[in-house]
Amino acid sequence: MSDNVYDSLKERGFIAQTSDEVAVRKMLGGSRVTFYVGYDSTATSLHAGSLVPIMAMMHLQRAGHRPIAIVGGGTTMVGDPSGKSEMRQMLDEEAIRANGRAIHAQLNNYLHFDGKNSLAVDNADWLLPLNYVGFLRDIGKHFSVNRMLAAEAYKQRLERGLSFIEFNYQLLQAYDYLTVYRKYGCTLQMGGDDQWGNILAGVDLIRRVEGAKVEAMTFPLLTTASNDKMGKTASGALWLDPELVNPYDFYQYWINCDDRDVVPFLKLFTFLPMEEIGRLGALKGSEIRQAKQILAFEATSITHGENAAREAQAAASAAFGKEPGDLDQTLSAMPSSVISHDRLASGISLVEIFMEVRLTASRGEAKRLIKQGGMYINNERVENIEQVLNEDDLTPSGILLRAGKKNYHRIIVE
RNA sequence: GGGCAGGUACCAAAGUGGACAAAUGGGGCGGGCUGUAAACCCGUAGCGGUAACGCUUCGGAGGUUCGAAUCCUUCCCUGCCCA
Repeated sequence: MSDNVYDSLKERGFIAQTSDEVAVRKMLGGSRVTFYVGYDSTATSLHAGSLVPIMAMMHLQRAGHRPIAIVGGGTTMVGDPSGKSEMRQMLDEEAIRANGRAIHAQLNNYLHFDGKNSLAVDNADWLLPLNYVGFLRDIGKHFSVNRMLAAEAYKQRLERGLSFIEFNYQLLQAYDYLTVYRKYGCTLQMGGDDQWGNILAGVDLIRRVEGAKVEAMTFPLLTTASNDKMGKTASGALWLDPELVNPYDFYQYWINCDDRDVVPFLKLFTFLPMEEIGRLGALKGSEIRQAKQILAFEATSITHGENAAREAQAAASAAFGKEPGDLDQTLSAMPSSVISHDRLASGISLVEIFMEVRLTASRGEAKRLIKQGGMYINNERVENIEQVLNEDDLTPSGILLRAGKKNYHRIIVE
């Protein structure tokens, strides 16, 4: 067993491509390396897709290297066409800035920026003030359009259309690398594999401008065993912000993963030692559920903290386990709504309440749910479309609504 | 700027005056089987209504017509070819 983080990252499946494997490995096995990963400010929260780079940064940080997270306040103004089928909607500057702040705060939970051993910077600081003609002369001249057009990342876009603004994205990202190289001595950029071209552009730029050799590393773009993009939930992306995806649902995402994804996920999204992962990976049949529970607990714990993870686990086992324990205690993590006692006493139509708590999107959907036998109150199937929720349904732990096999919502009556 | 082809529901893609709330596939959702898995089977499909039925959809705005996703005008957007 080697104690080089590079080996560990490789073993865990973090590495798709490197600019120079021998050099990168040597570098990471030596003294402190300053490295960076860029994050787009396209939304108010990061999602599961960003978890791979975050975990990789944490591994490197634990190994004594210095992370820089670049929040893309500048690059997001332009929009990266790499691997995308069409141009993303342009965001205004204010939204980008707000997103950047939110993402910065979120990353801080994992990386604990102190401005010294762990840095967060916004590329708006150096990108927005750029002078167009000066930039073209100093930086633009180093880029070959012929080469850019040949790049895999643009292939799809050359068929479907690529605007000039997006075509510039690569130059900006390359310039980011140059900037953090100059300012902080950053010598390694990492990112998703779709970033390979952009990252290499930076490596080249630094070589041409500074005559220095810096490195690049990419992470595989994850798809699940069933070939979906990783991190998709019923209601959209698996956001890391607990306001957007509460810890219970976050936990459920991991529990519900495909059997075949358990080991890769354990390697990428937990810090469990490889021996432990090997043991969990050897489980068969229904025992795999244990591995999923551990995966879900560990992953939830890293993002939302151990307490939230424990609560989510308790709520899940109360809802799905054989012997429900003290419901009141264990259900506390489950998504819930409060209604008044008076309102309950006068009766609430099921269609209405299911819609209200967003277990269904419309009244029609709620009716269909009943007709198809997918609506449950306190785990009893609803048979009659006219059934009404009233005091008879109230249990000591409230009222448990359920849509389909596993979408729960708890009503608390006050 | 010129020529051509297009813009249909979550996505892809039919439809080109009434039978269109709109085929088909994927995805979604529900049920069954199971292990809160996969695969498979069955069902479902805008919104409101138990239903009959009503209301709002086919890039935007106008118009023709008893009647338009389908025809006309205009605007916006995209691709290809030419400049």
